[in-house]
Amino acid sequence: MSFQAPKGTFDWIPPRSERVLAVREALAAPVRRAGYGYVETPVFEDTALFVRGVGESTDVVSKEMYTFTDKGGRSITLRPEGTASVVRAVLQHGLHNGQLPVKLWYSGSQFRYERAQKGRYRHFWQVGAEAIGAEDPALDAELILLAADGYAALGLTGVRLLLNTLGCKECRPRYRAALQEFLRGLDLDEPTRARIEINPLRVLDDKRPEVQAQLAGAPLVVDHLCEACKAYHEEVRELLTAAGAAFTDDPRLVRGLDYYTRTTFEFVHDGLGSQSAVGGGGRYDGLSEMIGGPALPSVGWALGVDRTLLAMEAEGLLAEEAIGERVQVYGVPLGEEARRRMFLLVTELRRAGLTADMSFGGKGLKGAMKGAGRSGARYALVLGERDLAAQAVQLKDLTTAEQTEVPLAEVADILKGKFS
RNA sequence: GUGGGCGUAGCUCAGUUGGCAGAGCGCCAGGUUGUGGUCCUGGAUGUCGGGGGUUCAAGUCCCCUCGCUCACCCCA
Repeated sequence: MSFQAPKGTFDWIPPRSERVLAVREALAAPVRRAGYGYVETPVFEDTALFVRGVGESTDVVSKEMYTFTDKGGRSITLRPEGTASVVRAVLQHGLHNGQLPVKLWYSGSQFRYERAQKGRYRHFWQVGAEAIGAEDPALDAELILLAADGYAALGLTGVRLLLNTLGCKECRPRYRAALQEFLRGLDLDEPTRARIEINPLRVLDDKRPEVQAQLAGAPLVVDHLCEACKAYHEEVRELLTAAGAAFTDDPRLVRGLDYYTRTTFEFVHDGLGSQSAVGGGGRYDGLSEMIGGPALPSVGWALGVDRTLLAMEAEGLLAEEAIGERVQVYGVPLGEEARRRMFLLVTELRRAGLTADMSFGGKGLKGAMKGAGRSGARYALVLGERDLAAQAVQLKDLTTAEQTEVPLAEVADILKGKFS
């Protein structure tokens, strides 16, 4: 083979690819029911949008972006996440000038230049939802519940919800300073020491045991929250509890993107190898201003489509994917004349609303019948010279092997009757 | 960017102290010239990831290289 998919990317092929469609639909259904409108933005944007929106200090921006210069000399970046684009679209089209919040959802590809491993690829898919322009704990709770409903609809039972708050521009700086002071006293490697100065919160997220051991006594955000943030977070927690959503408070939960404030959450699953997050999000009250817009306190999430599929696989929810009905009816023509007639018949069936396929490539009867079996079709239509002469076709039930002759003119109606 | 593991048929993988390139599944054909799934018989398909070296002889040993994969890092 001379070509293969670029490093860190992969193809969805049947029958698994069908599950991808189903997962996207299931994850999007709850937000659609909640009145979120669909938005589609370009797969690439002005590089500066991500640098300013996502944050220069993040790994995503500093080393994981697919950036290139286009023929017009513009710096372009394949989107590493969806939120910045959606907020940009809202600002560009003035959607925030109407009633707030603006509720939008999206589904599409994201790109990050990372070293691939299980559950982490350079090209991946997310379904996302954003509620833009309102500061209301009920909105945070709504989104969290909608995501949880999506996972539940897929039959997932092992998804856990982790919840935290990062404070706001009032209380975060004080916490940040306290954390930095603590971290500077630890024995850490050079990249981590640098991170203390740039984005100290993310040091809490380090998974290395030797680092975690030293973090035992680290100051936590919850102990430094201002009154407003404390009340806000408490309200989110109460709403979730009232709605029956189970969650775990995780004071160490930190997001990798700079724009997060207050509520942050992550949906985690144990079946993804060393990755754990199947979805995550939070409040981003300052993002709009960072990219030149007015103050638009907002909240949103992104759920990983391929990671969700891995989680389903880990729970054995993909087991029965081997067998599947591709079509309902399969045509088996014998000879050139019958092939032409069958082509018309199959077309007629499809226009009548049935799903139908036929044998191509001039196979013999045996090969064509094999094709019928593999298609998962309930019925095979066998058409040969004798049938053409009689203006009839053999209708075979592939589950019982029963075969009856029916007039060509009536096949469509008869089959429609059988499937209604 | 840093480590570990693995590269042999479409897929999953055997391949002994270096000695003719293999199996199962799948695919194709026949058994059955108008009937699939089961069964029987037969068939096709390989730069043994690539390059170099050692050797009478390399899938096997040595060096280099590329790819995949898992993990660190980071994140959905």
